[in-house]
Amino acid sequence: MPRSGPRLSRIAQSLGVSVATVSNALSGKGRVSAELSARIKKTAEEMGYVPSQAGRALRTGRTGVIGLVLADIANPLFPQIAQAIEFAASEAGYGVLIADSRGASSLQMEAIDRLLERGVDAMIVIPRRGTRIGALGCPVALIDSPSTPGNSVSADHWEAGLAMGQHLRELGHRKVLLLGSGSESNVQNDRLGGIRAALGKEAVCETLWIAHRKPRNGEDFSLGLAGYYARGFTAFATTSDLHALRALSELQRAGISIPSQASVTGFDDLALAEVTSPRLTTMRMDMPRIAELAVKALIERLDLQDVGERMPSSSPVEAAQAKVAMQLVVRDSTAPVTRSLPYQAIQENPAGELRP
Amino acid sequence: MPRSGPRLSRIAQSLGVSVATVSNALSGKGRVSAELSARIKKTAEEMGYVPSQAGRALRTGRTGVIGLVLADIANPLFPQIAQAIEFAASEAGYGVLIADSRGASSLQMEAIDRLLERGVDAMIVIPRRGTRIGALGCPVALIDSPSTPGNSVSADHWEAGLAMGQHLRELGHRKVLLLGSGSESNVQNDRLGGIRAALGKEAVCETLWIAHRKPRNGEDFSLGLAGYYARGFTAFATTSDLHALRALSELQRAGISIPSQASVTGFDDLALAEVTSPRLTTMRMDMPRIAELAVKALIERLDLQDVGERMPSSSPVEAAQAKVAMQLVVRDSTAPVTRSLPYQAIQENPAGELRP
DNA sequence: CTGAAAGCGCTTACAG
DNA sequence: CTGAAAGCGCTTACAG
Repeated sequence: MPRSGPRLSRIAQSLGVSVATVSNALSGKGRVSAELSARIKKTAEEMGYVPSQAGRALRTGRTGVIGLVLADIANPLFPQIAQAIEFAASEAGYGVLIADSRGASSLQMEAIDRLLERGVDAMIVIPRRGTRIGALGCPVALIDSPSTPGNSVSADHWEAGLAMGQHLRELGHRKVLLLGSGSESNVQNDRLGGIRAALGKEAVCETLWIAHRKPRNGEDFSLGLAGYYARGFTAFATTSDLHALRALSELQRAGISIPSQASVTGFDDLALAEVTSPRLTTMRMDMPRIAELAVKALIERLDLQDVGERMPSSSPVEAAQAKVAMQLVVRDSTAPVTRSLPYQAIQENPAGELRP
Repeated sequence: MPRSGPRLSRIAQSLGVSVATVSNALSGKGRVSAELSARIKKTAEEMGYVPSQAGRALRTGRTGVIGLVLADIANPLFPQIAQAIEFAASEAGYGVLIADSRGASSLQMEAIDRLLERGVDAMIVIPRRGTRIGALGCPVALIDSPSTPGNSVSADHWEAGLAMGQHLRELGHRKVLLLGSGSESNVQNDRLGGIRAALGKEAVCETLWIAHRKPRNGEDFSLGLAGYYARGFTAFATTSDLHALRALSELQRAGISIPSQASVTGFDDLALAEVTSPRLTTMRMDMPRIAELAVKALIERLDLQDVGERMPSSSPVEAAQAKVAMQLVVRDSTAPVTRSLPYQAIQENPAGELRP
């Protein structure tokens, strides 16, 4: 038998009272005289009483655990997310069980099932791109882009893109290359769409999708950014600090000085953004706030279930939607445009990138 | 009442057998005729039966959950670790509950307690630097440096340092600057110690500890690496890819070409290592293997407890110790020394950096 | 091969 | 204000 401290019965016995009374005293729901209650609490404390979650769960039907499912834990943003959620959940008295769906959508469903089998009360899912999460039989909060149907909480990526675009615009950039890893991602589309919108019609934007495939050693993995620079692009705006690093590094190596000759921007404020020379101008999500909102929404839903009769269904769509602002972090990788460019009246109208 | 599928009793009832029989059939422990067993399994499947972990936990005293406590989830290596552990654990039928101790040692103990209260069967802790984990009342596997007392599983950081040092040595580097974030970390000391040992007596090594404090905007956060280069250092070996990035970036910006003029190496093979130009030569841990060993050790211990009488105590020290080799990933940031340096017979003997 | 019964630790009506 | 009792869903000896 593993470590199991004293149970309710032991402490009841040692005080000559009933377990019901001990339970009532400890849960502080009144019904027990102040004097006895104090005595019980003291003894429980002394005996190092720790309630059995199993017993409680069996009785109440609640495990006090929230599941966190991630499309891919290896996501560099994951630490921030997990930390924020773990914090918010434990503040609220909940534990966090993780499940990683390592890419594939089928695995995502498996991950969800695993969590469900463990009896999580609710879950937070950060879905794989383009995946749709239906009703799951427990409250679900989706953290994704506001453009994702069923999204519950998220940073406002479009708004953030707008701010980033405006920053670039104010610096005089009129020809910017947009870099992202794929157009299936709502998050990325929103970010880029916002940037493009803020830059306005007088600006020329091109989008370069960077494949995720890792190049072999020796193989050329250049993005040809120097060529874009030569064509007059003065800013390279990306959907992630990782891409920004790639751009920054490639440009620098090609002898283009950042930020005096070209500006580079990222997203997410990863640790690396503070460590490059120059440090990256980026956009930070308020993850703690997002996590707090997601957890709060879930718990409210749970409490509702307690009181009311059966909810019609716990599809994520019904969850309260909330958007959290992102914060522009201006560091050293952006600067005013120095070279004077001929104004190029190029009409650009990228397909399907309008805000939903 | 939240989502609760059919219980054992429902399926027993619908088949006109006892719950005991259903339980026996489903757990596959024999005792039930093949024919009935098959019928039961089929019905359970059809009815979408999912066993209640709470009931099982209450009865067996096991939750089937392993706790994962991290010194700081925001650690860039965390994704790899968490992913590997989640995978190993779920393969073994266990769930993973996370707890973050956000730095402070006191919070580390709190995080552990939180997990204990949730009734985890065992835990894996990646301790904060210089922290010591005592007996906890449940099996514990420590993942740290082998130099840490009580360590259970880890990469062999010294060995890895040796390999990295040898790589540099073979390239002709005899004057290398070592960069790490602090000497309290056994992991870092091991890595650097190994590098130094491989470089041997003829090499000159200096160590530069990089404070973790973040510089304000505008503030100079240069490490003065160009100065070291000027003094004849040809290689910059760091304890982490993040530091390597910082070195690479600073050197490049100072106009020093990598790898033709100086080599830079990292550790951990973070995502960023593949994205810089040149890409970083680094050292990869076999996290899946480490996770697998840690989980396996824990489960063996748990099974032992099942059979044998009370274990004397579950201090981590008793856990099987295992070292996992790291793998050198040679990419483009290292190259043979080109400038010819006068041989400098400088005696170096840094204090307290010997292998324990 | 199958089933009746006990019990894991808790909480919650319900009496007293 | 306090306690006896039921029951959450499971598994495991123990009978039959």
